[in-house]
Amino acid sequence: MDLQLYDTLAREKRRFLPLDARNVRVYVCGPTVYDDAHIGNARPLIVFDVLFRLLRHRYGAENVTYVRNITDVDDKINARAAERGVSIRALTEETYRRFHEDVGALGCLAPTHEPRATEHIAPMRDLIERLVGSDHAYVAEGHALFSVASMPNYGRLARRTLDEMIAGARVEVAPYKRDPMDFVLWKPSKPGEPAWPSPAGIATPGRPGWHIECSAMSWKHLGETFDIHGGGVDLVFPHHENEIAQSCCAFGTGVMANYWMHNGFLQVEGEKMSKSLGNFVTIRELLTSERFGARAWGGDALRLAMLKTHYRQPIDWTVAALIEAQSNLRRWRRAADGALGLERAPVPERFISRLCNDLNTPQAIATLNEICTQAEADLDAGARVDCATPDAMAGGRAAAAELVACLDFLGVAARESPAFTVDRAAVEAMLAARAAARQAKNWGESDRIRDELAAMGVVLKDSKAGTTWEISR
RNA sequence: GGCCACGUGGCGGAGUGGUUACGCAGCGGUCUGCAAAACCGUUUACCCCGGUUCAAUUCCGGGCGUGGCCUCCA
Repeated sequence: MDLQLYDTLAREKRRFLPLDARNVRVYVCGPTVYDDAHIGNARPLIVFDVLFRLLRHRYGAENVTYVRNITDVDDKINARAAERGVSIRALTEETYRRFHEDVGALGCLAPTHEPRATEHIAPMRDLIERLVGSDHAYVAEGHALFSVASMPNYGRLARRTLDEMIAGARVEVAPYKRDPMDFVLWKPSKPGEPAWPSPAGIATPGRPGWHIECSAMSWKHLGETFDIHGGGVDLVFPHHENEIAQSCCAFGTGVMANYWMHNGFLQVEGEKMSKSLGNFVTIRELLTSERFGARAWGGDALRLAMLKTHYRQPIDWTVAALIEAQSNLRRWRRAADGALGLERAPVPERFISRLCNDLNTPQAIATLNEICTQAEADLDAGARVDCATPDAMAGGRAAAAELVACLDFLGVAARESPAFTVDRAAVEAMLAARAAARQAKNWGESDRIRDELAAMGVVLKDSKAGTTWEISR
């Protein structure tokens, strides 16, 4: 079974072949740590986490290197720190800590490396020296600028020629630029701004431009050329286009990454997410506040809601979608209980093959549903007193074990982590009281107890085998 | 203005040149003191207009609509 991935550069699905199957290398653009990550930021985190899991499954966990950087030097960081009256370091450390909590709650595995921009200033300078030395860049008024005219292929990723870009350009052209599209590799720092000794003979201290950090960090951790580079579709231009320009020209290679993957954009309730519309929502707010849909959501529900849409499609982030994801989880977990006590089952190949088709998570989830239906039907048949069949029960349990394997693979826990606890003994006591009332056909008392439990968030399920309960929330 | 995506049943969302996606909701049934849950069954679709084709939701052209990028925003 081939792994097919859509490559933005080729504009088509291509069979994935790693440069080195013992070291498959992936780079994904991580957060700029000036504020909490919003739900739009969560999409690439989750999507590429699934890719990471799939690659580990195919090539072995120890043979995949996943790098997701932390950008901790940026003008937005400087501005925010000044605004809050805290040091830049304090701001980036605190934001990073919170980011880690958020991404963990979303069920994402830790990347192999999480390099920081400020710890890679030396390789950035090195790259800039090489670019200036080979006339792909020049120095002007304390800046180092990349010369787009020096690269014939510039614009290939975005499928845009320089002429087209300039035609529709709204860029403000700094007077020291040779070409309007030239972009900054290094810029001078004003007093109070983070500053490092400058490269390329520039006398004044300075700081890196936006794009150079990713070229430097991918180089240091993955090499001059690697397998997959990912990020949001809005990064195609200019960020990734410029990364390609910097890396390819600095190293004299024609390829920075063999496959370029981009996730689609996210809207909230049909509208662009923006602070002015008041629909801007962070991962943390979804997890802990009642801002969205008047309740807090589990990380699993957020993750599932994201994966129910193919990663390249636009996604509309709605309360209705979260409620539906929550129902799906409940159903799956109920069926997954049928696998209790069984050994781990391998992940079904038909499930994996869906993911191998360019990470088609909606199809994989459809397969998961089919497995769930089978488990439910067999377990139900096996449990019926009148037509109990050991074969059906065993089949149902095996299907439930497959279901658990699929859920594990997607990073969705097969059992709910107790968000809040109830007094189990009290619940059991009330259950016994209700059973006695029912025995005596005292329906009023029986229903009263059921309502009281419901108010506690405990839902009863009567069946021939007796009454079970679960936490609804 | 330039470039690029997307438009599927009540809703979400895959996919395909002729054959069931899947889920949620709804409806009918089994079960139940009632209800819930569970299980079984089941209705509704491919934005508009042309073209190619024996056949198009699927390919091509145009239109309309929504969104993205061109503004250091995933």
